[in-house]
Amino acid sequence: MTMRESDLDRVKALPLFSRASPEVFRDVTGGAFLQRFPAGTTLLMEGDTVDFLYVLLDGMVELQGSWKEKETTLALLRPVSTFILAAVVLDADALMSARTLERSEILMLSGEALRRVMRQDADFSFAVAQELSGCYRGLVRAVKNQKLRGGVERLANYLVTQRIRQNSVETILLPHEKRVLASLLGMTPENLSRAFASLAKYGVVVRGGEVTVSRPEALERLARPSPLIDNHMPPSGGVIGKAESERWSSATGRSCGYVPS
Amino acid sequence: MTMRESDLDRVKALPLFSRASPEVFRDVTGGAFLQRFPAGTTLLMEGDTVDFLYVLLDGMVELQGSWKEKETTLALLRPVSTFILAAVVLDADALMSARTLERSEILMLSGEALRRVMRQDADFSFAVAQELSGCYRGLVRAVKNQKLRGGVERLANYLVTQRIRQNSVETILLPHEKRVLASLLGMTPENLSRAFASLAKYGVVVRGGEVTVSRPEALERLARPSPLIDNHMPPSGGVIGKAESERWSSATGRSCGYVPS
DNA sequence: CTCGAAGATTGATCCTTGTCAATTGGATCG
DNA sequence: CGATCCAATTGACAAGGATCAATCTTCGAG
Repeated sequence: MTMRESDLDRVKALPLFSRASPEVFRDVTGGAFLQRFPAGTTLLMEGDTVDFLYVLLDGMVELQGSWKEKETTLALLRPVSTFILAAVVLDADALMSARTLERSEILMLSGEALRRVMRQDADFSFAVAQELSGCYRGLVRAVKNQKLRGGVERLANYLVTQRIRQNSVETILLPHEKRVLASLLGMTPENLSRAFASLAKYGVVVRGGEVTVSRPEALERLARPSPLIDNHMPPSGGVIGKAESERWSSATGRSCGYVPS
Repeated sequence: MTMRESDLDRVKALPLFSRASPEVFRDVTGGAFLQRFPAGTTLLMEGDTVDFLYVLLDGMVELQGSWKEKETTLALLRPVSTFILAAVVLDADALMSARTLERSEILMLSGEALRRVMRQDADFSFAVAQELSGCYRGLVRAVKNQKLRGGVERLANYLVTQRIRQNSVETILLPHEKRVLASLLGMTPENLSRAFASLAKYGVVVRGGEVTVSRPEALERLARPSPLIDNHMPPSGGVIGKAESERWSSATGRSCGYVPS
């Protein structure tokens, strides 16, 4: 319930707030809750009215949609990320459910306060518009990924992206259960297994959550990644300054929307 | 090149501008082009830098994405709609191509001017954020539609939506070529034909661009439409006031994003 | 009016993906 | 240590969707 200083700093570092004035930041975060949830908690159901903007500070959250007993994963979020911003801006019902995949720490900001500040502060409103633009573009990528590529190609591109984000190490770690990954990639767990098996001839070896990519060039030749679909975010600890890296991330849909992480 | 008064009025009626002050409207539309394009003109290619916010005043525009010689339709726009707003806000490259399907009249607003006004006017910035939120939600619906439903179900839901938008008449008119519809629904033209054929037993009869739905209940029982996926926009000439109808449309992703129309 | 081009449909076939069932593997807990 | 639970894998089969080729329809140009 009480918030650490370091938590506030991390929130302030979000693209959404990094350029906000102290007053704006105070007005938006005033009266916020910090809450801890165990793994598997449903934070929000599809169709619920949304009163808060959520900020994931620690843990992991899955956004999912459902229809006729079927479910699909729309995004996997890790800290620090905001979610359901669009519903908050419109004061509308949620189109996705949100549930924790691990024990998570989540900050909840009043949606009403956020909208009030937006109407008063053009810079903040602009930052929100930028964030939403990034989310929108993330989803455009997702639709293209889903409609233009087959299952194996989606997996191959996921691995290529993941490898770059993990500093191009030879053995990457899958950040989530394979069943969740399958749902994110739009396939069944059974087909994900088979897709992994079919990547063996491109130098991909799986053991548990560890995936070794022995011939990255071969994998990339199959994956054919495109900057117009795949968002190859650079490793965060690079040469690039914090401010620019944030601008970049805000400009490419990080921290919300559909970004397989 | 010169703009009619009626055109400006129609632009002003957009959710984006309907609450803007006269000064804001003047600043954003000052130095705008009105241009006419023949059918089949490519306005913008994926990856191009975007200098203008486009406003479709007459005709029809297709937004598409491509990968490895394959193309897919992401949205079909009819007047009055804006497009590529997100890229303009971020001053980023386009993620989709845009081409005219019919002879079209298009207004081009300076992206630089738009961003400048956004930073000065909180209300306008807020309106942009609302528009973007609507677009974002339209895409969330699109991803759910694509990942959770099969081809026949997507077609059935398209027909249900279309019937409502055309005032629930018995015989609806397809607003575009079937090949384009197939691409929008994420299938091949051949499979669209077969999908239509398989809807015969639910009272769907196709002749050319006319589709007769003789048993809407049967079709809906198959389609199982959901407000969390399908945006059943009410017919525009209804009892609802213009202002509210615009608020509604802005709140649901009309006029940009992925909205099969 | 006829011809020709392009879209639409149909059939045959192949490839991809989903489903069901059974088994393996790994982790936790008593 | 073994029992158990659940994720992951594997195989067999069915369903869905893509592709190729042939035919039919429509519509506009000459």
